[in-house]
Amino acid sequence: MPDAADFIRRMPLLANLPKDVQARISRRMIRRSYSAGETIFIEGDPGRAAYLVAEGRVRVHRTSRAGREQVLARIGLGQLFNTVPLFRHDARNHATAQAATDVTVYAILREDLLRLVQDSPELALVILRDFAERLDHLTNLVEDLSLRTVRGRLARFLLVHAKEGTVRRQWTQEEMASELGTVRDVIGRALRSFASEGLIRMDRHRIVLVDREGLESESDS
Amino acid sequence: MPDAADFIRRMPLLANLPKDVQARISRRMIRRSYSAGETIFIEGDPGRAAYLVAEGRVRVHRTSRAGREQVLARIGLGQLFNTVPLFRHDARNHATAQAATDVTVYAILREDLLRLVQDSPELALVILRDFAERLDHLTNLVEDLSLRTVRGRLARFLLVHAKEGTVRRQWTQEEMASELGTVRDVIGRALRSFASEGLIRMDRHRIVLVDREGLESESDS
DNA sequence: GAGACAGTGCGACCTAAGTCGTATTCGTGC
DNA sequence: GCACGAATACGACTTAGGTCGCACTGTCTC
Repeated sequence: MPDAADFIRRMPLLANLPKDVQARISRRMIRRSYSAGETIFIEGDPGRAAYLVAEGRVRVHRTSRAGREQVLARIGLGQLFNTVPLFRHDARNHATAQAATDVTVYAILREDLLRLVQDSPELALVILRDFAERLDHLTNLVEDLSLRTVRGRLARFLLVHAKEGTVRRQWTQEEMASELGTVRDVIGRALRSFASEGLIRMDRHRIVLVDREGLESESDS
Repeated sequence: MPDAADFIRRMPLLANLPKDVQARISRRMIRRSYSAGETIFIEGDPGRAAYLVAEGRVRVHRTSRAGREQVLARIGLGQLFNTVPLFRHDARNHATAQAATDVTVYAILREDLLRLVQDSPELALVILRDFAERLDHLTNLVEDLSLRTVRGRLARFLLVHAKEGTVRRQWTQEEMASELGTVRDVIGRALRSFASEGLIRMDRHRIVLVDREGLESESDS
């Protein structure tokens, strides 16, 4: 079993913290594992802890009464999540977290982390930077949902997630839909129409960007 | 002309900071005024400063190419804005700020505020709390835009902004629309249909909530 | 009281996007 | 190879909501 202190030292986010802060954090961390699909916590429950991902990936999302999901964040190795409720009076989880793959996390209790933040401006700064990134991401998402069509959002999504002309990871249409605030069918239609217009090419479930410029002009609505 | 140090002492957000931090902040603040409608900064410009509102209100928004606006935050007395770019590598304003009324703000330069945050965990905590609130608001907005109809959003909006059965401030339909991610016409239609269904009543441009329960059940989609 | 202007009301129309049903393809395990 | 489930394709249909045109109303100014 890997050592918590050792883990912290290898995480870019926390590696630069003073040694004593690292030590205090690692003494407080509680290791937990979840298998793919399992729910880690539910929106509305008391927010007792924040988490640090040691292995695997986590999806943070909200669900409508009709069962439709909107993904708010995907959390990967070395990243924090559920830090928001720590700093609010109403300390409830404001979304649901689910293991996207088999996952190992370190939990840190609210009080412990708050005390650490008060004592360590360096740690505060780490969380501030994390919050700033998250705010940026959510702001972009709001702009997408409010001011862009599904075609526009999808075009942007493809451009952002493409590396060397192909979309890196294999996203299912369902996953893209829950990311972009729509449903599977609509994503499918849009992809097919992009393909028929020569903007992209399907290469056995990989998406190849053919006409980057076309996609860019498509991406504003 | 009111004194900056005196102003800080009266702001709930900053009143509890240690005296020396307050003094250092007030020494760094630059007072500026804008008249209603004026633009304070534009999305994409270098984010050189954060602001504290001393008087009036500010709208932070994004605009689509077609000219449609989505409001991200309304900032009032004693609140901070444009703090996000301070903590990002790409230090650009990630939205546009506009004076909603005649406004007086105190600007604090990026470097100054960053230095202060490093030295004062109390100030860091103030900003962390502010970020947490903002994240919560944006998360709710995303849920609204992605998972609720305009009727649902409007019902929720009315419930949230109602005090003693009437909506406090007089919002124009245009303002509500830019808040809820739609256009004036649609808000008008929805309000009229709420009224004809007996959920609300129009009392010369004030909105009176007649059937709270009805609105609540309307508010999930 | 005449304009002028901002805020609304309201009908006609159009389109993006959500819904449904069913067929097809793909990948994995046996 | 076959079977099975997951992921997709695709046509038919419905609807929320965005667009346009224009009329009405209240308020403020000169």
